[in-house]
Amino acid sequence: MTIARVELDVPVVGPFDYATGDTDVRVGALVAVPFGRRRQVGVVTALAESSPIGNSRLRFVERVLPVEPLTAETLSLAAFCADYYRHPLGQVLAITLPTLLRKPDYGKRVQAWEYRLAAAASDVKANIEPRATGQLRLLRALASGEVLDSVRARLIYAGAPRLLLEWVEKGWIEKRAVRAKSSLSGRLRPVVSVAVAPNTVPTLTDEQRQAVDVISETLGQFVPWLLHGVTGSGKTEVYLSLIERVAASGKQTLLLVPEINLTPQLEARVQDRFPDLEVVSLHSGLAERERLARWQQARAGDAAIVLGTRLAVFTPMPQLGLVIVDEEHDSSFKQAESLRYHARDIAVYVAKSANVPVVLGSATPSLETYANALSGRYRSASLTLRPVARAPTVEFIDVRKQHLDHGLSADALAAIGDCVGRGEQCLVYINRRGFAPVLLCRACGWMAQCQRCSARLTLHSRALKLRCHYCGHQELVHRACPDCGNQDLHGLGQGTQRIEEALRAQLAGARVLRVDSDSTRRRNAFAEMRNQIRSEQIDVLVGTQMLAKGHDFPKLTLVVILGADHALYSSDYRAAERLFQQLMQVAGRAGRADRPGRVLVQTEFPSHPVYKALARQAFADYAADLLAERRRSGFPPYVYQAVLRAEAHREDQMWSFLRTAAGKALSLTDADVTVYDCVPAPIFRVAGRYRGQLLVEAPNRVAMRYFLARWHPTLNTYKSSLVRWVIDVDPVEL
DNA sequence: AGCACGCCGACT
DNA sequence: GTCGGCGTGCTC
Repeated sequence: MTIARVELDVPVVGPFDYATGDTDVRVGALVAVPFGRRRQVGVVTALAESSPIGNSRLRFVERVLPVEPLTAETLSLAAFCADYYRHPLGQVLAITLPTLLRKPDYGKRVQAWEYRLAAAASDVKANIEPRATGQLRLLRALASGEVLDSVRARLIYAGAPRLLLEWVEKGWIEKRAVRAKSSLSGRLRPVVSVAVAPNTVPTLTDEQRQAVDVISETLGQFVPWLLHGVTGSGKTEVYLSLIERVAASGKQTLLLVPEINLTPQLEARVQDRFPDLEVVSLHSGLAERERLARWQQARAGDAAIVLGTRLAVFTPMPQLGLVIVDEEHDSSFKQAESLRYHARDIAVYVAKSANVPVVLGSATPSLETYANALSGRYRSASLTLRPVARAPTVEFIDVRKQHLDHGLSADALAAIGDCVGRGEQCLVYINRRGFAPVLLCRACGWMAQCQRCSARLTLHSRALKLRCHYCGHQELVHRACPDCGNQDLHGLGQGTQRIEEALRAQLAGARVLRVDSDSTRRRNAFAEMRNQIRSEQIDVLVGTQMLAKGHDFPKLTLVVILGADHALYSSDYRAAERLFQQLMQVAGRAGRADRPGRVLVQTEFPSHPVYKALARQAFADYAADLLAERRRSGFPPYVYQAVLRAEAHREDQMWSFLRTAAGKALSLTDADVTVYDCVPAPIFRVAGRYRGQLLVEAPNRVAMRYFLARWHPTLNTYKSSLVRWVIDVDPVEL
């Protein structure tokens, strides 16, 4: 008898064995199987003749899903991720697959029904609660003579499926079977089009041409490239030219971008440049049907270009010819939960497996990538010239010597005023942390604190609420201090809203726009704001992170940076690196057109190395300094790290778990790793749980994998549901 | 992860 | 006397 070994989406280590019966099961096939009292889709990873469980105890594969089996390449990529990131293989596969393919009934034909009114509308209406507006809406549609299918009915009223059955029973409406259709039919919505410049092929600069040429020479073999190009130097043009060459030979390109609002623009630009090529864009806004269709295009080899955020790195591409990771330093390539993969690292792995080049592009490469380029493990190509703008001048405002009004110095305000006066645009960039306003008692020093987290509550003065950024808890602003009864409570610190208001007050007539996660929550809000800015309906932009990346606003000549110092207080050794990258990105927003840009940084430490380097726009020097420092103190990229993170309602249980784990790690004596002390997490308590972590380091990836492969299973044996824990390999934040 | 089983507290 | 809390254990 043939047995299928199946990986399922469960947090326990598989595989699970099933009898195949009369189903035609192959390795890589997606199968629907009974599991406990549920049904699940699993992936067949092997076939066998007998099971360790005993063949007679096996349940049967219910059906094979009507899709091509996954290829050996796809399976081995998943297996690598499962092993490297210590995540159950079945769950890795589940994350990798479009969700429609995880439904056991995928592709089954479903019976469709039509509904029409059978009684007098007035009789029905008499029996409906006047307040049930959804039901009335549905009735009105039917009364107008419309014949409703279930999809349409549900659009009119969400409760329609249940209600229609009820009405059929009461004889108010009749239902008629219509031709069965596949559960996956339905048209794809057309891709939203974004206006772009007319279809022109710009001529490359010498530098760009050179980069394209050297990288092209390596097509057909695995070569990792760092494309180091300053902001505005036209990396995208290099990508496009490379894609063109790859496509000309009938191969596919995988283009990964960070999680930003820019994806649609880039997609439009790519599609516009290659109107005849199939460009597949995979991003979070995609409906599941579309995602599946795009995925199938990619794995059929029909899509010439697959463009997407980190998840797209798992798209099967049989004709892969090139992998590009844009803004490779961006931390959104690292997934922060479940499978904690780093899409840039996976991209390198994918390129290696497919034996094709991978291009890592950035103005401020990660130190990992930069070190590889310096050591010669990666080759590098540079773009040093800005075709459209000069590098901005960077100046510092020493806030130790100036009075701040709502967080703004007089110098900054004056510069903003001048800029607006000249009819140019200005960006006030705020490092959100450090600008979160808190509620303070002037009498005793009490500050509003979250009851369940070791964090202060953030004051949202408009809503008169206090909110915890870690657990989401909300409460009304206190009338009086709970400690001393004083009624004189004050908001301390400047929120983005306060800055926005202060600017409005100080700059009469200036049109101020705040762009942050609050103001862009609405769908399309971001695109609308972008248009407003580009059409010069805005003078001053106040914004956070969101505005730092990749937007091209030609009229923007001044960037004012507030609260940058906050990163320097962090205990994470990577904070300075991130700050530098962020500042370089924001600074790159200034003066892209014919006008020179100016950057003003408000700081207490104008002579800090990070600011000195920023002023000289000297990435290479600063990176070299940081790398030397990392090497001296034994930090990545000179060592490889993994963190065991644990949390529990009871502090002692959390510590005892971590200590036992540390003991186990130390007892694996032949392992080439350093085990550090168990320490509290930076935010010690979140949502009532105490959190701690344990860092381990190994000299290289191989040693780390070997160690984790032996350590991880020993942790599984402490079956304590009271402690939640997870291993984070190559953590980006400690 | 789900989901059931099981063993102790506050309610009709 | 039950409803229901979530600790424990299992899923081929």
